[in-house]
Amino acid sequence: MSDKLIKSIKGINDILPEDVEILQNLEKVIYNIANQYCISEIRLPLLEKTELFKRSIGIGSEIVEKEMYTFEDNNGELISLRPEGTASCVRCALENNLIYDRGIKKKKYWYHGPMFRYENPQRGRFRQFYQFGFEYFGFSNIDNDVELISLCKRLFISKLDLTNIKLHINSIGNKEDRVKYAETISTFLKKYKNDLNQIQKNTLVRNPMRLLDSKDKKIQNILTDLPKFINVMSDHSRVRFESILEKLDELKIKYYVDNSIVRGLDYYNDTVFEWKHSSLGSQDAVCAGGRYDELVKEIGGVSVPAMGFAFGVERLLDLIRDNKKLSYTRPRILLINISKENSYKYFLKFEELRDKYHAIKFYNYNVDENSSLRAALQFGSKNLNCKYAVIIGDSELSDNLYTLKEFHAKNEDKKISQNELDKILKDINNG
RNA sequence: GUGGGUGUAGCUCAGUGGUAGAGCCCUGCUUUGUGGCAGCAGUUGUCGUGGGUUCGAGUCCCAUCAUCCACCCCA
Repeated sequence: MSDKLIKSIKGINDILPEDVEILQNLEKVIYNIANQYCISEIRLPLLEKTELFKRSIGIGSEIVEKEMYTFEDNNGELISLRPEGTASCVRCALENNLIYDRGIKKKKYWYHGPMFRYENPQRGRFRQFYQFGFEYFGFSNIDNDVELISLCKRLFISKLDLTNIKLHINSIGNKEDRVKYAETISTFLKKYKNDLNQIQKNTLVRNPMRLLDSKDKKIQNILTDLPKFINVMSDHSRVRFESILEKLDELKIKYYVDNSIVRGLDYYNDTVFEWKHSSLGSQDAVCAGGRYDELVKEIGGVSVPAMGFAFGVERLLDLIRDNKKLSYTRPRILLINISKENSYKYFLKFEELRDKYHAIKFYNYNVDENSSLRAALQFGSKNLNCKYAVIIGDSELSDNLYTLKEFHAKNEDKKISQNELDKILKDINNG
């Protein structure tokens, strides 16, 4: 490979046809589910004012501090490629009066598209990555927390057959609860100060809650004796959480109460959850979300309760690649033209087949001076793995017949009529 | 930002200081209107890049880049 070839940017990858087909099938599944729940798609810009993310994600967060692609527009304004979708969605909903107009409106939206974060790539983590997100506005009742989780279950388990995916759920209370619990953590860890490394000490000062999701076994061991958040938080948040768990039990949705789910973005409160899958390596969260009742006020000044989740497409793709229901479907019929005369006639016949059989993938192959029938058949058999080849040459055109070859079968080729061909194609088209 | 692994043919990789290799793939032929199986023939390389040690470096050393995995962070 020439060193003059310009390669793609680190962590920003191409998506090739076989994966694209799986993604298209995944998208169909999601469109259907969104329709079933009457959730409207919303299409959001990739660029926003940097200020939007500073205000929503939180100035102290790693994402805003180090990971945004930020630059000056030609007028000197700071703008950023979006690192996530929720902030844009809230901004759009407010700006277009979708969720508040002299009162709170109840709305459900979903969106999808690329997000950008300047991180070091590793498995399941890229600088440009794709998310599908769902956001509910105006709903404060726990039934809506449950509905979102139930929607996830339908998608991941019922539709995508991810039987090993696990729901981890937790509550992080309200803002005051978190301040109180942060103090509890700081006090508790005083006697273990020498067991923390420098990064952990910094985290302890900046955002003690984040130590709860540390992967460090030592910290995890120390924290087993830490008082549980549920015992510190306000009655309102505690009862709320317990009620959600009861509902999940009633709905037979399996969950793991997981105190390490604390979320990295500042805007969450009460319900937080992640769907994890053990086969994904270190980045095992396929989907994450929660309630963010304060965010809309933070961005637009009006208070609208809200919650949502997003899932990472690349991580989900890793899990569904082997799912036959979604996988790449190869062309079924290779159409070979070997006629030397009347070339438009073969073309019309092939187009007629497409008119009649919408569900079949037909691949046209013209045998000309640069190729041979041998090459055509080899291509159909090896590259495309077709079921049949339909061959039209001058003799077929004059007799008004088709030559049908069945790949991967021992029977000889047959010259067949239009009716006989229709019979075969109808079966394929319907099945 | 930090740490570790890996960079040799289109792909997967072997090659522990002495001529650059294998399997798969690809192309052609055996069959100019018949693929798969088989046989034959063929194409493909700045050994990631730059420097150093050596009579001699794909191999040892240094640097650098890329990539993968992990930390951090997060979908």
